[in-house]
Amino acid sequence: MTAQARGLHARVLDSLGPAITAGEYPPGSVLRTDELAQRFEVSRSVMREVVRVLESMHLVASRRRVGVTVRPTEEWNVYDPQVIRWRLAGADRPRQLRSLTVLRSAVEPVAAGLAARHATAEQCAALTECALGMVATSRGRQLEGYLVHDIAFHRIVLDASGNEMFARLGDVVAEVLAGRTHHDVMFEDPDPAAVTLHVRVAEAVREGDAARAEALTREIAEGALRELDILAPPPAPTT
Amino acid sequence: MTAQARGLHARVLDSLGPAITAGEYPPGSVLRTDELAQRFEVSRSVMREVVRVLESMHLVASRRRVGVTVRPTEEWNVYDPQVIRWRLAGADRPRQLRSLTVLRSAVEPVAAGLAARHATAEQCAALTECALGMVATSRGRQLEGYLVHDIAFHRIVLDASGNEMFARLGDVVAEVLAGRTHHDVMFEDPDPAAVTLHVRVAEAVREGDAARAEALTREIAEGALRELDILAPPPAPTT
DNA sequence: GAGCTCAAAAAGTCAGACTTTTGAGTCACA
DNA sequence: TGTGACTCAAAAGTCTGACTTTTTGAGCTC
Repeated sequence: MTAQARGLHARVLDSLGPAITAGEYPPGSVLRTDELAQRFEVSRSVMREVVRVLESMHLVASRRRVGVTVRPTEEWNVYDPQVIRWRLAGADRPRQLRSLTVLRSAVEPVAAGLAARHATAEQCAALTECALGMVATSRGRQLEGYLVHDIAFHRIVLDASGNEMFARLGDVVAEVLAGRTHHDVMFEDPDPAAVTLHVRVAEAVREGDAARAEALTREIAEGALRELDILAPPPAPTT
Repeated sequence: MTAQARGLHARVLDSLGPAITAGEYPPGSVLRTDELAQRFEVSRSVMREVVRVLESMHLVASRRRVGVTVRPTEEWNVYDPQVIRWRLAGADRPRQLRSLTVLRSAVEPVAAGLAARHATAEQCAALTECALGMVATSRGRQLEGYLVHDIAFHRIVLDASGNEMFARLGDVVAEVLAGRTHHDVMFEDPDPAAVTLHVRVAEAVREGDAARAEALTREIAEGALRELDILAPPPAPTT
């Protein structure tokens, strides 16, 4: 489904990027532009542009006489949507999902609180509609329909918060939710408690009750974390 | 101070990037690669690489026969450290600082809670040291020294949380804190209450008291937001 | 063994030719 | 008058080859 003929640049990038984030070229590895150009059968111009983009993502560093070095993971621009997608498609997907879910658990409650203060009438209406849509699709294995409403719901909350940084996390949340539905265990209908919580968040936002919207969203987030703990156990305790 | 001779690519990027984020070329504007190459007196190869990087930041979109179009603000990769820096250097710096501070207020408390659970002995020690450093420099106009410890403190908390996404916000927090000290009103010594809170957070983390670490950090964040409300009033209320 | 020189390696830059896509104008036909 | 097909040119995309610059490491001297 991912477009096949978007130009050489994009194709090479979509091949090399995931390879790097997947650890196929571990940090410290040295690549050479010319060699890569040969391997991918493109001209040096194209390969140079690819390397420049990877460099801007802090995945690699390019130095004269040395080559293109893969940077340590801690330096990657892990907020780059492209990097997020590459990593979610790769092997350490579970760890990635956990990081992102924890991030959600921090951000979304605060965003919901702000949304309660700032949401427009249209946003409140859309939110309620999403919540109802979730209720309607919460039984009978209508997972795809549920997912659509779930994503829309969280996106609206983030948008309505009025904070640009929150709003831009909409795509990330969408990826996480979609990932949960599609890849991880999801043979049963969504947790009824979660559905109810969404309805109540929509209510709280509509009524402008920031504290309640925040608290309820925190419950949703905690539920998501618990769910994750069951599916993919957290990293081994240090003790 | 920002390196002067890093190659043409970086120089052009650092000239064109800020121009775009500053709104000098408003969204919808159309640029042409060749024209830009002429204007900046570089070859098309260099300009193409620059455009590719801007494209990867979602600042522009490049289409055949049309040219390079500046994208609407909502689509920019506002988490890209480079974009953050460009915008903080520009005119809408105040709005930017507010967005980032709100983000901090959501993320840091949760990070502190996790840090209380996961911090190593070394991290606890370093945290305490930073807190003491803050106390020591909190009086007598030692703003620069205070800033160093403040940045280090928050960075350690984010790192110690064990969450990669949180850890990568260290640079953002550093920018925000530095910005506050350097550009905004800061003729007086730091708020003693804030200093005390930092010391207590270090304590809570050391003792593994997640709830307290989170609550105290929330107080710090609220203080920062209040401070911002005084310096730069929030956007006009919709009512 | 410390310091110096130098050559090679790899990225960086440039210039020019060619290809591909696509928006817009044009013209014939209904 | 409107509509559809056709043409053309503009701009990005791609390739190639030559040249420049920086950097490192090997070899040499003292």
